Formats: sequence, C-alpha cells, structure tokens
Amino acid sequence: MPETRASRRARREVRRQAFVDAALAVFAAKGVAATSVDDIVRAAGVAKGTFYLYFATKDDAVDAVAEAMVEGVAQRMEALASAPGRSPVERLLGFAVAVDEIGGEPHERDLIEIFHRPENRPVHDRMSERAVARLTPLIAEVVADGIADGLFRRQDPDRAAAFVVACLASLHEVVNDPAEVPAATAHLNAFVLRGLGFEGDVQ
Amino acid sequence: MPETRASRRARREVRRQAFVDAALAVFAAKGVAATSVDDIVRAAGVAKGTFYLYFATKDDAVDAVAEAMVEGVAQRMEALASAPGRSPVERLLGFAVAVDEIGGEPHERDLIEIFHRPENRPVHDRMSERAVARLTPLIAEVVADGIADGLFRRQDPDRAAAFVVACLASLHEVVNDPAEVPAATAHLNAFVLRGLGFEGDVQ
Amino acid sequence: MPETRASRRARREVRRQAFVDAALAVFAAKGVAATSVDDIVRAAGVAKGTFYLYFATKDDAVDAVAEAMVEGVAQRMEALASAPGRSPVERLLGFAVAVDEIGGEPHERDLIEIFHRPENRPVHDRMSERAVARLTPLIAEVVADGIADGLFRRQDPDRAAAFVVACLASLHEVVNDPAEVPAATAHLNAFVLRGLGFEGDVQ
Amino acid sequence: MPETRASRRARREVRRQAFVDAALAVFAAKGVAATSVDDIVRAAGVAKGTFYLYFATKDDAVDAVAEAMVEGVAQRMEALASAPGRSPVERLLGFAVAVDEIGGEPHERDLIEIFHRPENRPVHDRMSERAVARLTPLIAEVVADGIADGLFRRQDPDRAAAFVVACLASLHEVVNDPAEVPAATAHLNAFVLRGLGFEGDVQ
DNA sequence: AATGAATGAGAATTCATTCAT
DNA sequence: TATGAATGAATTCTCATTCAT
Repeated sequence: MPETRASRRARREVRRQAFVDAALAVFAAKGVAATSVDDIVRAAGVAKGTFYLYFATKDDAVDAVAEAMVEGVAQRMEALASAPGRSPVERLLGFAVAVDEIGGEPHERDLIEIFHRPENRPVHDRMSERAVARLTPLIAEVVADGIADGLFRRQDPDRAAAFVVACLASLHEVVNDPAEVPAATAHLNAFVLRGLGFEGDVQ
Repeated sequence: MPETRASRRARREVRRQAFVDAALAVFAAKGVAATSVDDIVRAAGVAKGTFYLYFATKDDAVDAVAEAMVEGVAQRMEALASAPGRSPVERLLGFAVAVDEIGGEPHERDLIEIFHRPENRPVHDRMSERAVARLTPLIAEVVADGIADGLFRRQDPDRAAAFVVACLASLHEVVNDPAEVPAATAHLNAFVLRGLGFEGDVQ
Repeated sequence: MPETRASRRARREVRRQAFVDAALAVFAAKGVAATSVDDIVRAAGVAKGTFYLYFATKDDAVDAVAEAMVEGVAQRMEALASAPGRSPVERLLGFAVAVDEIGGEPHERDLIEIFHRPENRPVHDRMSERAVARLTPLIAEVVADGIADGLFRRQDPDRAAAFVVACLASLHEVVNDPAEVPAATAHLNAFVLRGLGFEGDVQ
Repeated sequence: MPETRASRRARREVRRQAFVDAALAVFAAKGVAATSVDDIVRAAGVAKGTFYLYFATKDDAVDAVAEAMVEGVAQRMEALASAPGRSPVERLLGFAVAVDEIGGEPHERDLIEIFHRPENRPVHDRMSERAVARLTPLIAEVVADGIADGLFRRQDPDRAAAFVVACLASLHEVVNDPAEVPAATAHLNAFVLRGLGFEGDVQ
C-alpha cells in the first residue's frame, strides 16, 4: 500500500522535529552562533544533505527552534487567557504562573539555560520577538476584558499589554536565585495589577 | 617637540571614535552580523591592520559601539536621577522623557534605526544589556527615595527598578508612529507610577 | 550497492596520498614555510575546503609528508635489521646501502632535493626527527646483537645507535657529488664499525 | 667633538648585540617561528622602526642570533684545535669537553634550551648549519694532523671530520639527563677515536 | 638616530550549501 | 529519501616592512 499523503506529511513533521530537538541540544551546549549545520546533523545522527531536505536554510532551522520553544508557553497562556468563568485578574495572575513554570519540561529548561547565557542572545532575541508577538494579543484581550468589567482603568489595551509583557519577560532576566521566584512573581503581579489600575487587594 | 603622552592618548581616542562612527554607519546600513571588519575599515578609509591597532577584536569594536550608544542616554538620566530639589516622582517622569529624546542626535537616531531592524538584534542586545546594567541602579535609587518619602509602597527597589526599566525599554519596541510617542509616554508614566504604588495624581 | 566501509577508507587514503604528493611537489619547488594551503590545493586541483576534509591543519599535512618520506627508508631498513641468518655486521652495512639508495624513487629524489635546500629546513627537521625516532631502535637492536655475539665492545646500545644514526644522516648532508657516494659509504662503514669496536676486516 | 667613525661603529655593534640578546630571550621563551619583530622590539625596549636600522630583515636577525650562539663554542674549539704541544688525540678529546661546556654561560644555556624544544627547530637548524660549517674544518685539521702523526688511519680528513661533527652534535640531542653527560662523552670519545683508527688506550 | 602609526597582502580556517550517487 | 564528499567565498587576524615626523 503506497503511503498516503497525510502519513507522509506526518512522517516529515516527526523528522523535522527530530532536527529541532537535536539543534536545541547543541544550541544549549555551545550557543547558537557557534553551532554549525555540521553540529546539528551530527547530533541528529544523519548526513548533512538530509538537513537540507527539511530546512531551506540554517536560519530556517533556528526559527523552527525558536518557534518550538515559544509555542509551549504560548499554548498554556492561551488556555489561561480564555479560561471561562475566571476573572481578568485571575487570568492575569495565571500568566505569571505560566511564565514561572517555564523550565518544568526539559525542553523549557533548556530554554531558560539559553535565556541566560549571554552568548546565546540571538535565539533569545528571536524567541522574545515571537513571544512578544504571540503573547501580547493574549494579554491585551484580558486587559480589555478587565477594562470592560470596570476592574482596570480605561487605557489602550495593546499598549498596556506591551508593558505587561515587558515586565513578564524581565522576570527571567532578573531573578537568578530560584528561591526568589515566588517573591518576585508576587511583586510583579502587584506591580502590574496596580499599574493597570486595579484597586482591589492583590494576592 | 616630541608629542606628549597626553596628546597621544587624546589622538588615539579620536581615532578610536572615528572607527566607532564608521562602524555605526555600516551597522546601521547592513546589520551587525553581516558587517565584516573589511566593511568597517573601508568605511573608515584606513587599512585593515589599522583596525587592529585600536581594537583587539571585531567584538571589541561592537562593544565600543554599544557603549557609545548607551552612554549618551545614561548620562542624561544620571543627571536627572540626581537632580537636587526634585521629587522622586518628577525624577522618574524625567526618565521617560530622556528615553523619548533618544533620537534627538544623529548618533541616537541611528540607535533607533538599529533598534527596530530585526537583523540588527545583536547590537540591540548588547546595548540593552548595557543599558539595563547602567540604568537599573539609577532607577532603583529613585524608587528607594520615593519609598523613604512615603510616596511609593514598600518594596524591593531593585526588583521594582527592573520592571520600570523593562517598561521603558518596551517604549521603543512598541511605538512605531512617532506621533504616538507622547500618548505612549503618558501611559507608561501612569502605569509605572501606579505600579510603584503612587497614589497621587499622575500627569 | 552502497559503498562498503573498507572501500571508503581506501578511497580516503588514496585521496590523502594525492594531497601528500601535491604538497611534496610544492614543497620541493618553493620550500615548506613559503607554501600556503592555497598552493597545495592548487597543485592538487581541488577546492580549499577539501584540504580540510583530509587534514585538520596545515601542519598535519606537513607531518604526513614527512612521515611518507621517512617510511620508505624505514621499512627497507626494518627488513634489513631483522634479516635472518645475517650477522650484525652485515646488517649494519646494509643500513648504509639503504640510506644510499634514498633517491632511487622519484619520491625519495625529492626528499634529497629538500634535504639540501637550506630554505627547506623545517621539513628536513621533521623528517630527521621522525627518522631518528624510527631508525635508532632498529640500529640499537643490531648493536645489541653484535655485542651479544662478541663482535662489538660492551657499550650502551642506545647511545651507540645514536652515534651511528648521526653518521648515517650526515652522509646526505656531506656528499654533494653522487660519484663520491660509494667511497663515502665505505668510509662511513669503516668508521662506524671501528667505532663500535669491531676488529675484523671491514669491507 | 664629533664622534669618530670607529666609535660610531662600536656603538652600532653594541646596539645590534642588544637586539640579539633580546631576540635570544624571546626565542627561548616562545619559539622562533612564533616570535614577531614586535616581540623583539618590545623585549629590547625600543620602537619597531629602530629594529630596521640594524637589521635589513627579520631573517637577518635570526641569522645574527644563530651566529652569536655558535661563535662562542667555535672560538673555544678554535683555541683547542691549535693548542701547541698537544697531541691530536688530546685536542680531539678537548672538543667534546667544549661541546659539553655549552650551557656554562647564560647565553649558551639558552642555546641548549632552544636545542631541545621541538618548536624551536628552525634556529637549531640554522645553528647546526653554521656550527657544521665552522667546526668541520677545525676538526679536519686535527684529523689530518693525527694521520700525519700515524695516530689515525689514512682517510679523507674532511669526510672523517663530518662524521665526528655529526656525533658531537648528537650529544645534545640524545642526552636528556645531565647526570649522563660524562658517561655519554666518554662513550662518544671512545667511539670517535676508534672510528678514526686510533689504537691506543682511550680515556 | 629614533619613533611608532600605518599599511595591506596574505595566512589559516570555517561553513552553508550543492549534487552525484 | 538519504548520503557525505566537495565546494569556494568569506572571515578574522597577523606581521614584516615603510615612512613622515
């Protein structure tokens, strides 16, 4: 039986993901700039030419890695953002938790590793870019809901969301000692909610 | 009359600055990663070897560029931070103005140019890093003063400063239309002051 | 039919040897220090990158050349050294013949060429080093056998071998006119055998 | 009073020697190939241009260093070679002593240092070349005298001298432990004298 | 004589990409 | 699909030498 178009595509996706995993591992180990296609294929255990069967370009692969890394968090936040029956405040608090949880999976632990090594700035950047693009609308929606509910002040939800995202992103830049994470998160939540004009009791 | 040690050092500094200027121009034109030492010396109109008389490494030059770009803003903010007879709130408001003013000089206009091109992320990063390192303490001091004066809530000034810096930095990431800058700045100031727990009238 | 591991290795060896041959030609023509990797690949008729598929380093290639040049002589001497049923004296005389024969093949003719040009000292050196390392033990063994047989005086065989090797090596440094080679060889043999304490008739 | 031509030349010689000393120090420290003119002038404490007032070429300086290093030994051997009232055998034994004594002065200690580091082969080579050229005639003369006196066999003195020089040179290549030097020297002397056909008691 | 800034050709090495098998 | 040898342009950095002061 000849392979169906669907199963072919699925297999292709699996193969591609294997490259992403391999690339992630090498990136974590030696930084993105210092990683060659050779390194990636060696980690993936395939020949060099095979790489170009799945990616047009090395850069293409870097993008795929960044996307993979952001997507996990984004989906969790998406679920939180649209959680029915929860107030905007609760949903916002959930975002910080989601960001905190980054690192819960091996994949994401690598992400953090990479976030903090200065030589790995380039991916960090690409991820930030994607993360901001992905997350800001989610947050803007929550902010808009909060304004509509009279919980937050009237303000441009997009701009406000940008500030919130910036603060969220700074969490991982700023906290070095894991023990400080809860305190920092609480501080962040209070800062952000107050910043949005929430007057209730935070926490 | 043989050249004095001082004048030699001065001349050296001028020469070095010429390289920084040239590098800045090329970086702005074609991105940092895509800029070779060859490009820089061509722009500077000197021989390749000369470059290495002033910088140990290409990276060394990138750092010098980043430093040059940050230093201008940092000094203005430093002046504002320590302005005698001004309240912490006023000083904080001044920071946003200083950030807004980036771009007032040609040097800094290039800075913005670079900020916004995605391919130029690496310098942006290095600048951010430096900017954060340079600015956070300034802001932390103002926050601490505000807490001492009972204007802001009790909180860790360093962490709070990190959030403020993140929001300030997001200003330039987020606003694309120059006409929006004043509104965005006002929004930012209100967000940040409320976030710090200031209860007075913002504006 | 996919290529077997063995045939791949063989092909690799052939390719590598082609580089050695090319390098040898250029070295002979313009000296080792003055030879660039560019020169070698041009002579080999391949792209520069290919060179680095077979050698980690330019130096690595120089070593390979030196090794190739020494190995031929060494193997002939090895055969002589262990020739069964021949007395130590005969085996020793054979060594000088083997050294004389250097130059019989084109490869080895180049070797001599290189030996005598002062600008080519570096390879000569590396070859000497290797040659000494390779040949001294062979000769030491013969000397030890001679001592055991009562043909030579009691003495440290390693040290004695070093003197013999030095004399052998000097053969090619000293004789410029090929017509003189037989006389010089006879002289050398007599000198060395007497030096070792052999009292029989030399020749 | 204007400087005389002679004193000018003398001063020039002193200055040149200072460069040789400096170069020797750097060569000893980091190898010849790895030593740049920059290194030399830094060690000499002068400006780069000054170097070229005294040497036409970097190579010129390397030669000067090699010459300086050989000259000391050569002069001592010259004195020994022509010592009146001493037999050829005694004079020959003296040569080995002279070679052994290399390292008695700081200059010559460096020489040995350099002799034994593999990365410093190039100077070693140039020195060997010079040493052979300088020493062989001295030894040839002694050998000729010995033949004339009936102490040594009839043979070509130049060729014999070449063998002797080769053995002498091997002394420093072969002996690693200083404690072994006397034994090795004795072995060498016995080997050489026997090789030349001396039948008396060696030692 | 002395200086040292400037030169610029040239070196070694890397690596994304291609393509014949 | 998969392979991996081959490519060659591009990159960073070095260093002997020159020359205006």
